Amino acid sequence: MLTHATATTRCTPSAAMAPVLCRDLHEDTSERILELGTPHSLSAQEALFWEGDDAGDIFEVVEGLVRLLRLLPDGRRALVGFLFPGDLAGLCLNGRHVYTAEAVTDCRLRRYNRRQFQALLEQAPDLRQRMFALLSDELTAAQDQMLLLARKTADEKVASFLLWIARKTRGARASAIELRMGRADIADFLGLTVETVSRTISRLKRDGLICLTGAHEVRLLRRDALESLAEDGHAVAPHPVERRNRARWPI
Amino acid sequence: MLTHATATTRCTPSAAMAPVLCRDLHEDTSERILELGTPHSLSAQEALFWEGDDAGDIFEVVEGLVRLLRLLPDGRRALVGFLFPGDLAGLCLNGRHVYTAEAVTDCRLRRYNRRQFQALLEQAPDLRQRMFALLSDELTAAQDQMLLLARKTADEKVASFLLWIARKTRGARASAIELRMGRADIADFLGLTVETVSRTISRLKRDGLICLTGAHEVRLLRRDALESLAEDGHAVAPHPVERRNRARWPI
DNA sequence: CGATATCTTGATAAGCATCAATGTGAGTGG
DNA sequence: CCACTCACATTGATGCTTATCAAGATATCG
Repeated sequence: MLTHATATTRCTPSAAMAPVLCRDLHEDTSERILELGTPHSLSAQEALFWEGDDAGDIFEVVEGLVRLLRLLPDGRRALVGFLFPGDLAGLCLNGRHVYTAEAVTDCRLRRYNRRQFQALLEQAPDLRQRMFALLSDELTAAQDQMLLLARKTADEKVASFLLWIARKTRGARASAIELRMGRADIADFLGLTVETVSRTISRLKRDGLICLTGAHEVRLLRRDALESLAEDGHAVAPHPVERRNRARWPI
Repeated sequence: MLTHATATTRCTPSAAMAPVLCRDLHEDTSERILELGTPHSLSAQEALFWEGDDAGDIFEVVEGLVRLLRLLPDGRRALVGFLFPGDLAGLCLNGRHVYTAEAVTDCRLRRYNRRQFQALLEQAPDLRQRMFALLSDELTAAQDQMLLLARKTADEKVASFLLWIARKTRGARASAIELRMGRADIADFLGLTVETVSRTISRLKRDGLICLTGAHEVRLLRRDALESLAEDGHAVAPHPVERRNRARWPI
């Protein structure tokens, strides 16, 4: 992944250790990013920042897993995202963090000063494009999640989640995944309760779609069945024809 | 940050007729946006583009209401957003539209050529900042919606929706709103069925929180009660203290 | 003013939440 | 090294919220 070395890639040899953020950027841009970033670490369950805080620095996850969450006043919780290595936290531009970021596992991060980062953004068109693309991808992911939360059943939610984790952490074709988050995080991410997540996983196991080796290691035995449950068109062909038919006014 | 009408605002008097997109931008930037845009109109229920289409032009809603929706293969539908005047559609940067855009009512739009728009984006730092802020706001809205879909009850969803519409279309303190979309759109936006939306509105009416003058005109009689139902902290004080207490590891 | 879509209301059922125990694994200290 | 403990995961029994199916009321448009 880190090593899609194409002709256009101009990272230095030492870039193997560089933040993923630099990947495929011009050499001078990535050098300046390197200068800007400082290491930061976070132990499991620790918070990086809280919803409502003044937006401070920007963080890149280097290793570990971070959860982004929002709360209702009475304590109900929703995870609005997970950050894997290479993802950024704290990009908000309106002055205040809109979600809380907490470490799920012990994490290594890189910290960037917001002002410096934004200055660099003004000067580096390639970084700018990268950031636009990143925000755009996040928005797409958010919409996927809205569709899931609004319209999928518990089975479909869990199947989608397992496939999503596989895609994010291993390749698209991986069949063994590690769930670094607990059932409560999965539940709050999918809009379910812990019990329903557990029951659903058990059912998928009973039906032979997956098997568990420990509560946090899942083997995807029947991808086809999981994908037809998830049925969000991510793994399947990108819905081709009969598009004109989808118009709503019925005739 | 960039939206407070300060001394730096340099819109021409004629800017009153200019697309909202130009608001508060430098004179030359807004002039160039004006040159770029061409009028476009759409009648109710017509589609602007479909999910999966190659991304073509970018549209700004001038008047009317547009819905953004995603579908599951079996036809289940989720609205991932509404576009009000001033909002943009089709900003995706990955080459393909990720949602379908349809006119709810008759609409007037402005159409921008994507290539030209992106070129202008490279040249106009103020427009660039505006676009970053816009994407950032959309992401925040998406997260609000995820919290709503994942964790709110039907009552809370509908109350949140009514207040949101009031905020978007009138001022924050307005007490009469017009619902230009049908119950089906509201249902698909809130992850409910038409029947549940209807019943919930009826209940709010019976309880004296709102009253209806026609199915599409709502009067908010008891904002306080609606807000405490919605309880997302949008209308209330921006959750101040006791933030350190929200840390999870229980000691 | 009639035809048709949309909205409302009612009866019933399903899916998921809730409450309550039991099982399991990781970390701790004897 | 093993028992102990605590958090976490699983399973079970039950009930509530919301979906579904089915009429009926109202609005909208030609």
